[in-house]
Amino acid sequence: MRIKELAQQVHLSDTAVRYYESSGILPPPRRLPNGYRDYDQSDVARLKFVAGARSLDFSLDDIAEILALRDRREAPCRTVLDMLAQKADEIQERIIELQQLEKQLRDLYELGLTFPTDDIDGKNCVCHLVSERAG
Amino acid sequence: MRIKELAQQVHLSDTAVRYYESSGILPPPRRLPNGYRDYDQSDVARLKFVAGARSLDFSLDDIAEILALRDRREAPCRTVLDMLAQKADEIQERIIELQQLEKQLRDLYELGLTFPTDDIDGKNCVCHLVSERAG
DNA sequence: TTTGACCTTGAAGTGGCTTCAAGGTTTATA
DNA sequence: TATAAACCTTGAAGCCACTTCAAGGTCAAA
Repeated sequence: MRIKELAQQVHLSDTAVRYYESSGILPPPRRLPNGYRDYDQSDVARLKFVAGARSLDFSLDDIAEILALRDRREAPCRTVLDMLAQKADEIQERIIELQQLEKQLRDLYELGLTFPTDDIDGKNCVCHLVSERAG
Repeated sequence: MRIKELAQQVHLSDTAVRYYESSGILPPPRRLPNGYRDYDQSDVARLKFVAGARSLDFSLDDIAEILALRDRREAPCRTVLDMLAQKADEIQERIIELQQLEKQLRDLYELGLTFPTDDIDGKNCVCHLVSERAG
């Protein structure tokens, strides 16, 4: 199959597939006589793993590491399992950060509501509250 | 004052300050006879606002828009207030996305624990679960 | 005098792509 | 048969907010 059909099977763009090839995640495929890329089912399987891992927010470096294990005929399952747990922890921390940020924004908004809105950077302007955050 | 002192007052790197100048957020400052940048209190105030807004996750484009209002002697307070609310909403949505992602990762981890870890990409490997996400 | 801390500029790197430019190929339609 | 539409190719540049690197110049203290 050609690149667009491959890409559609995993809901990616064809440019993304070419990008994965250029960055070494996918091996260079066979070519048709006219020079077009020609993929088979093993390419679909590999790309499905890449797409699944990307949708779980794994970096291409992480994914390359896992695929390298597989290419060396070593089972990457334990590694993948560990990465899932670690990524979940990272995301949990990120959520906490964002929750704090959201609260700061809402608090600032509430406080800003009590201030005039026609003050060009006086002490009673929400802009001043923003500036104050920088110490 | 020179660039490092300015940067330290708002807890930024001096390279970030130069970057803000090159991207038009900060005006080119006076220079000392030796060519070093020379800043004053109005530069501190402007950069404090930039740093405060960045710490609230506003883009440099957003900040440039606000500063442009101020430079035209229009009060940006109402605009800033609206942006605070909109940014809080965006972050709220992002939190929800990340919470869903974290749950998917934890669920996948739990399911993967019940599978063997020495299977090179068979149907009972956590890698296969990852692949399946891509349809 | 030499070390070290500071300053300058321009270019390249980061991640994961997308978009653009400038073509070549194939298929469907008029 | 002409031509348009849909596909394919490559390489380079753009996105964001910086950081890092390279290759220097300046200045104060020891």
